[in-house]
Amino acid sequence: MLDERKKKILQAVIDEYINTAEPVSSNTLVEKYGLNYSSATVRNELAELEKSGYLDKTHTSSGRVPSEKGYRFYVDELIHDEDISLEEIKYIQNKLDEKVNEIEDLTKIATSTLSEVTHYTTVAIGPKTDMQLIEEIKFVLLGQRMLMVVIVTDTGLVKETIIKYDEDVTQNQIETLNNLFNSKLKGKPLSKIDKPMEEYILSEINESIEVIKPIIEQINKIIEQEEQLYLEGAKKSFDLPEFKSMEVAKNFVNLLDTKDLMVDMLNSGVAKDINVYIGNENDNEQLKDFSVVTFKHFAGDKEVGTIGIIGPKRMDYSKVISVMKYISNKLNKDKDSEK
Amino acid sequence: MLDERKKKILQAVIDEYINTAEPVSSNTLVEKYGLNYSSATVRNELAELEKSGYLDKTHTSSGRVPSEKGYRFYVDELIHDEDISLEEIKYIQNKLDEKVNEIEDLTKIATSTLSEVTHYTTVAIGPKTDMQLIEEIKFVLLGQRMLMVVIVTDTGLVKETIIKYDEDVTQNQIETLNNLFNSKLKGKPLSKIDKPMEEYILSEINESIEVIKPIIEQINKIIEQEEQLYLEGAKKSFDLPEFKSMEVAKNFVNLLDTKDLMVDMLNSGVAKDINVYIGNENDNEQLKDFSVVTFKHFAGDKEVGTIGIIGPKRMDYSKVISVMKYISNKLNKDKDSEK
DNA sequence: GTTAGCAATCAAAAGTTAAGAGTGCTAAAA
DNA sequence: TTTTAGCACTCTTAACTTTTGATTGCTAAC
Repeated sequence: MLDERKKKILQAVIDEYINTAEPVSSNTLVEKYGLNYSSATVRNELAELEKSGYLDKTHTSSGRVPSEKGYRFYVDELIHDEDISLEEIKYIQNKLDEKVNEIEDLTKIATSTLSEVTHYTTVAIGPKTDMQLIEEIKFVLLGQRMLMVVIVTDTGLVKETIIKYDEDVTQNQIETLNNLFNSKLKGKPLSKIDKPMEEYILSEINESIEVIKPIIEQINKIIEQEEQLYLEGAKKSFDLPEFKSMEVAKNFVNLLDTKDLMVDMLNSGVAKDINVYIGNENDNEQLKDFSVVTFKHFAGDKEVGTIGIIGPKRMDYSKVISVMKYISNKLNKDKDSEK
Repeated sequence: MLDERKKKILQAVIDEYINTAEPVSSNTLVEKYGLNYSSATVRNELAELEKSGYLDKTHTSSGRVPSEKGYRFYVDELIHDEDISLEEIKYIQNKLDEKVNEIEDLTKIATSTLSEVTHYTTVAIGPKTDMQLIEEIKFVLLGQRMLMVVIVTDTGLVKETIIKYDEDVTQNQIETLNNLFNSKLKGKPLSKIDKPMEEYILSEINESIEVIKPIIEQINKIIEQEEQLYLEGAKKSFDLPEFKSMEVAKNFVNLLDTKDLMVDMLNSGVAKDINVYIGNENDNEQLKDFSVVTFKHFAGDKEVGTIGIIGPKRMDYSKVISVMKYISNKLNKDKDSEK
């Protein structure tokens, strides 16, 4: 294990590198971080830290740069918790206390707040719809030929869609639909509206196929479309020094644009934790030059969203994790106390 | 005015520059564009075109580059219409023929199709809500404490929102709300739900303020939130040679992120036309290095959306305008025939 | 165990040169 | 009068060289 002095030096190197994005020299460490040793001594220590794999060099005579092992150690052992100011807390509180009628809006607000406070790019997805139970399906007639279907789930998620018909729809038909769908689907998971169920409903009912078919189609569309991705603060990343190469910038934009990748990334986290993936720790090859930090938020014991930060490996983990912890707690606590 | 030969040469220069993004030399013109003159003759013509302001040079001994005046002349006089292939037509038809229940989805589809076919970045906004007339307001009870408000306008726009209460809402109250809001607001423009109207409604009704207040708040939110901006194909622009400088790329990202600017840009167009703004022709200073092409689409005689392309001044105007014309016609025709 | 001192290394900036693409102009040809 | 060959001149770009300065690793002394 690393002795205290090595830890202190490692921490200083990483802190400095996170700040400046420049390789850190022994001199800088002595001057800026008040180490009571000469640069030569520090150099010896740096050489050993490099040998044990916590640091790297960009070339023989350059300063030191943290390795992924270094970042990992930093995140696990060295991080200064509670790196969040009073103003930031106030700001977050203010944002999250806004009256919100739909959970999805809460996820959205949390996502943008997180980006604003950390200055990194954030992504989020809503709850996985297929896990949720149908609490109510409601059919509403709008005008003569427009039907709105509203589905409410047990977590309070509300999804709606509209269907237009070429012929008038009667109030009677609406009643029939309400009864049929509710009696068959209430309490079932959203994913239940699958092929067998579809056929069953079609066989069960007297209404003409032309009325029912588009309804089931649209409902399926809602369920499939589940993975709505929220993205916030993408442009902030362009100001980071690692993005001065067009190469990296383009790569990043492509990443964000690859929905599947983002969704996988968000889904890979463990439920009750803040998950940190540094560079190659990410499942996906394409994320090897980035770090990702994610968490899931809950309503009671149901997941209602996953929010993540994607940024350079040289991320301000301390701030990111502190802010995330705070937001995470606040989201979960508020939800709990509402019950 | 320009004689035929000058026109031909100007067109060749611009075509070539649009293709290559490199200054065009007299030699290239002779070789690639089958002009029956020597490069020296062409050089003389180029010099005159430059003197009249249609062309520029990047330095004394460089090839020629179109000026904004050159592009303008090109767009007004030289463009080869119908620059759209059969496959593209098929592709567009296919996309636009998808069954769509909401106008906004149509705008979305048209926006992404436009971006796919032209390979430029497209932006769009939906209809201006305040112009639209309220056809119906419907209140729907979801569960015991959740109220959904649905507003349908004369153009078929459907907006809905959800309000949660701390106490149960009765079916009776729903009826009252339905009656009140419909009798007061049906046929009125959406923007009518303003302060005086709000007070009037509050005074008119026996229901407690706690029930009505949030409803009006939410409805106002819907109306204000009107300007939902759709953005498609932003990353495509990053492959253009003019974006190899991080400077320009960052600038572009910032532009796209400035919603007001985008909205103004889209709104500035003339209703029934395809509008082309080249560089400094744009109202906004920040767009001076870009060209913008927009059009509005209609349902009957009501605007239901504005779609625009934003790209380099060296834009393939010919293709862009052809594709836009096609999509525009198709959107408007389809809507008309539906009636 | 610590540190001063110094050669060695290497990136980045500045400077130099050479190559080549393109123009404008002149004078001859059509 | 119009067109064109020819050529000097201009200026960018790429390649190569030099200089500068930051930083290290190592040695020997403290």
